[in-house]
Amino acid sequence: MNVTIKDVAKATGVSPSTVSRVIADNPRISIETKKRVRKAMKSLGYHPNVNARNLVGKSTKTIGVIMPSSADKALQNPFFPEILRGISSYIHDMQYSLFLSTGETEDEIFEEAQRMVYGSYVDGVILLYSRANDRLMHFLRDQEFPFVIVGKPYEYMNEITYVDNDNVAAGKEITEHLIQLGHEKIAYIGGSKELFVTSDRESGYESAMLAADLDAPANYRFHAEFLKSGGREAVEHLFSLDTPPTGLVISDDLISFGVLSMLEEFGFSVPDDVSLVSFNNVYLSEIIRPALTTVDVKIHTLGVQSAKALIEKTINKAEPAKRIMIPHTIVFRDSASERN
Amino acid sequence: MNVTIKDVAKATGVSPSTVSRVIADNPRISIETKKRVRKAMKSLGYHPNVNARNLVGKSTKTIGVIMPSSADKALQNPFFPEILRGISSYIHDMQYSLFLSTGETEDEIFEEAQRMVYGSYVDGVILLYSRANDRLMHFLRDQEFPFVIVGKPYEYMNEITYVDNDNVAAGKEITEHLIQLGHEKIAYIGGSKELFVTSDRESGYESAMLAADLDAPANYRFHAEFLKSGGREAVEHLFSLDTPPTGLVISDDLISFGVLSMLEEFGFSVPDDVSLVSFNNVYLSEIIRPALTTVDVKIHTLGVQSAKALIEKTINKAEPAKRIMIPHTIVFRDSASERN
DNA sequence: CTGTTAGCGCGTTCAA
DNA sequence: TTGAACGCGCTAACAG
Repeated sequence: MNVTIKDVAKATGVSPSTVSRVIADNPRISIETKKRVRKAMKSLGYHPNVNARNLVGKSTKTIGVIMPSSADKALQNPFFPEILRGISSYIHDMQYSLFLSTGETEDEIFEEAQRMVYGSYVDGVILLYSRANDRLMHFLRDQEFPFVIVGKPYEYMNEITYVDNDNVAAGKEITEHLIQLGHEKIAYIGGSKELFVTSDRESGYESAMLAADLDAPANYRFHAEFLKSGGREAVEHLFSLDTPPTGLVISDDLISFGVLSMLEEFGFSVPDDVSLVSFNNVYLSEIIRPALTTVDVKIHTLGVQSAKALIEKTINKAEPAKRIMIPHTIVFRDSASERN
Repeated sequence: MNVTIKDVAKATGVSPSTVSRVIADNPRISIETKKRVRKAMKSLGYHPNVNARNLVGKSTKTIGVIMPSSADKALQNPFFPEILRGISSYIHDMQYSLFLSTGETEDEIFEEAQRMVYGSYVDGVILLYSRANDRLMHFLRDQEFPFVIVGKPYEYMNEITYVDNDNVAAGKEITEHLIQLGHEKIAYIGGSKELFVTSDRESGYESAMLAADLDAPANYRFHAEFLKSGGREAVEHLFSLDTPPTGLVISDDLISFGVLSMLEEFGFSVPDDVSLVSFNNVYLSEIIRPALTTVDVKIHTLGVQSAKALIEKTINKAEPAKRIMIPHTIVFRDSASERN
């Protein structure tokens, strides 16, 4: 019922293999026949069957994207749609396709990834997270299956290709900004401690504080597990301290939204009473009031580069592991100002 | 290099076809051999090859999801990640996989969808948009390829399965809420006029106004093409009118964010000076201040149901076209209050 | 430059 | 209850 190379062959009076060669644009086929075959393909409405092609070939020309296990929570962070966009755009340019994980629990995702690998669904995989001691990562590594991590791997840093920002530097710079603005009491609010981003950014904060001879005590560090409630808890904790902070370094714009809203509820005004800076430069961070001063980690670029690195790797298995650092910038808006 | 049924067959001393039958759990295979085969599969680490399977069988057990053409813009709306989540969750339960469109322009997407269909990448397709006179929709229909639309189709309503809310009713109810609060000057801000959602919700607004004997003049209707700038323009327009509105019905939470931020810039306080209600109940709408009074369209359910309807259709091509309406609710928060 | 043959891994007859 | 043989649509030798 579907048009196959055989049909095209018959219609053109050539053999199927010739048609196949035309598809591959094999230089050893005369321009003449190429034209004829192509015409027939068009008029018959021929389209290659991927499954047949994948079966014989070694490439599926599709890559799998694995979302973090708490997909429900994660997808709510504009970071993911945005990085997906970046991946998509590169992948599309390269004529590749995109296979998305659908599982929610770690187990589900692991099984899915296994299928992707063993079932030859995809040529390679992008991990949109980096967890300590990740089963999936080990599996991929054991199988020597091409993969790329967005973020910093916990192990085997030298043999895994990953795409990341210099989060320590970024954390330092953004904290320094607050310091330059005259703030001395600066607290850090991070997401899950399990994540490298969180701790890297915190390290940056720490070293900036240290360098400026400022205190960064333990009760000035708060880790919010959940974006929404995290904002409330952080504010409750920090602003019931004897000396509450006047500046806040927050590891994720989304958490900032929560904090902002709590701050307002508590009657604090941003940036007049407290200044706030964060990370990611998500779409909404310029819409919200006050617009966020935040480090732009170039999410889209992160996506493009991870896709690029992965595809290179699937094409050339010998491609060495690389660490790809995406330079960040700071975008100054209205959430941070001179200390009063 | 990969374990195939042949290997399993050899290891068990049966024929490949027997192994195949075991995989399909064919009842005509003795429990004995089933056990043996399964054991061998496990110990050898057998995993079926999808491509081979798809090639022979008629089902790929994967469904394609087509994002709107302005994917860049669209993905920014939390609506999409959220509906993807819904689709994923159902699809995963059914052991299906998810193929995502990567194109950005209409042409790119059309070609991609064509490949999906002709190349037998997927069993069916979910369209995450509904545009008038959509080429892709016509194509799918001509090919009699299973597809489902999220939203209301412009044509062939009776032969296309779609999943939607009763947006007219929702628009009416939410407008009535504002009216009950004492508002009489109520404006409508919608997204692209091309979209049915926009006009349906506007119709609802209109009929509520009419029923209450209130005016809904043309200059009280504003259509914002782009989420961000749209907010600014809408506010500029509406609040430079001789009699500016005190109530706003906005067709999308994301637009509301923009409007909110402009309103603040203009010195209007919400809900004291102007009340605002909108649609979707996106994650952030309860985080932002003021928290939005908005109609919850059950995005996740929209996703689940569209996946469900599609899979049913791919399994049974004779499945009749259905219109699946997802009931909405209104969640009352802080963006609307009694008129002062 | 092109045709023939074989085989990718699997499901499905048809026999036994 | 099981095996043998065929074919899905395509690519990749090997001939010529």
